Amino acid sequence: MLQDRVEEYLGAIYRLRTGEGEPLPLSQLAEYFGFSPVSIHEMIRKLDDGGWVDFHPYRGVTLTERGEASARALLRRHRLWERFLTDSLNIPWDEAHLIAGDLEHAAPELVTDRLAEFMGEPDACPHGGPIPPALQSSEERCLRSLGAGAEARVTRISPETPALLRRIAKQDLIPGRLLRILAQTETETRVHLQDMPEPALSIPETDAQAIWVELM
Amino acid sequence: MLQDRVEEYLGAIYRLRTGEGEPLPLSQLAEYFGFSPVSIHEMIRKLDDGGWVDFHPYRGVTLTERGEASARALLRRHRLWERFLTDSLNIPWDEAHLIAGDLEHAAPELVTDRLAEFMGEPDACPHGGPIPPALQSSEERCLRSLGAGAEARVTRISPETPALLRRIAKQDLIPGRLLRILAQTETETRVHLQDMPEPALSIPETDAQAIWVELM
DNA sequence: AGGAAGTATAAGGGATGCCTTATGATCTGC
DNA sequence: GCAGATCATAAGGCATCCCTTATACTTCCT
Ligand SMILES: [Mn+2]
Ligand SMILES: [Mn+2]
Ligand SMILES: [Mn+2]
Ligand SMILES: [Mn+2]
Repeated sequence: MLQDRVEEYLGAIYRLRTGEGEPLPLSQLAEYFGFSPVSIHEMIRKLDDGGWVDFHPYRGVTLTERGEASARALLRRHRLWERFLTDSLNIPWDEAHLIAGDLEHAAPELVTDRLAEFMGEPDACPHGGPIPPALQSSEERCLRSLGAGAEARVTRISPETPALLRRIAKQDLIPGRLLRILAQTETETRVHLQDMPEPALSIPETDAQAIWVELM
Repeated sequence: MLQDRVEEYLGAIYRLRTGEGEPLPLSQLAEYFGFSPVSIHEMIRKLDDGGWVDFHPYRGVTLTERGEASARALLRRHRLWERFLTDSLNIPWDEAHLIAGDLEHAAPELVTDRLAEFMGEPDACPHGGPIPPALQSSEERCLRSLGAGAEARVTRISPETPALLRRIAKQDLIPGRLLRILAQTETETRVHLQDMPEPALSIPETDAQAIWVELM
């Protein structure tokens, strides 16, 4: 879920659109990517099905709230990489833009957030584009704090203790996973992973304390 | 050419093999990746066709010189990223390993070489693995220095002047491109790009001076 | 030497993301 | 209001890289 190509399309829509929530004509995307209109259309339909965009026939696409958030996060990663490449590694800014276009997909938020910290929280890319703020964790809730029935998506694991990370990876509770809370007991949280055959997963209380999610 | 998956396989062969040029049994790769033996076999056949490995039926695979060089370069990028992630960004080493496993494919040699410089040319990754040296440019030749008929692959553009980079990108003379020298005149180098319909490309002498290649 | 285990290979399938060609639907300008 | 341009959509293809099933071949051990 949320492959590179999906991100790339969301990012392109974000950059190419004009103000005012006006739908972006697919022809613009075709020109930007150099793909055939049919391919663009096909992909946009997938994005619509996935809830990333709204497709308005004969008018264009708009980003949903979810798509908008992804695009903004992508742009943040892109611009932070650009800053780092130009400032710390002395890479020319046009090349930095191209390289950042790949790095933005390769590393998780954690890396670019640390990069931002490392560089003193810059607020613009080398080309002057503003760097969107890190996703405010106001909407982030601890897995442990949710009641039975709640549906949420894992956003991050914190603190990042290696042993904990390994335990969590083993249960495949990686960021992005959709889950539903089955029950909270004194010692554990029982969870169901979406699209998984297993009926439930038991997470010890101390681990659940370190899993952060976003309500759906 | 040289997609992520190809690199990943070459890297795995490099790491998993024991000493002495002993072929690595495909079963080891199947276990490492968790893929079916048939899938591994199919991929290995492609790598063999591409000249990256030699496949010895019922014995295993060995890396060709070309495959070995790619794997070594990949490992260098991997370990430099690991160093950077752990040392500069304080990311736990097990997570750094995973992230480096993606970053190693996303950024060109240029970035990791600069990273190495930035970190004072470390000689081991956080886990103690030695960092292979940068590809010695002894085999690198300037495009301008080649005679007509020579076949070569673009390795890098240096110096990295933005305007030059843009001009070169426009002619698609990016690193990795295979070309054949048609002629060298006082003012330009005429070149044919492999798999390109156009009969020839003319590169001004000053630009050709900045294009570095590896003879085929 | 024979048989079990391991390995190779053929055949067909699925997802993704690109392509072209072809047919309708809608919009827009005159 | 109609025509030509633009856009939507269906259908079929291709490359990549993964899958399973099934058959054939080799190796190795008893
Ligand atoms: Mn990108
Ligand atoms: Mn920028
Ligand atoms: Mn990798
Ligand atoms: Mn390491």
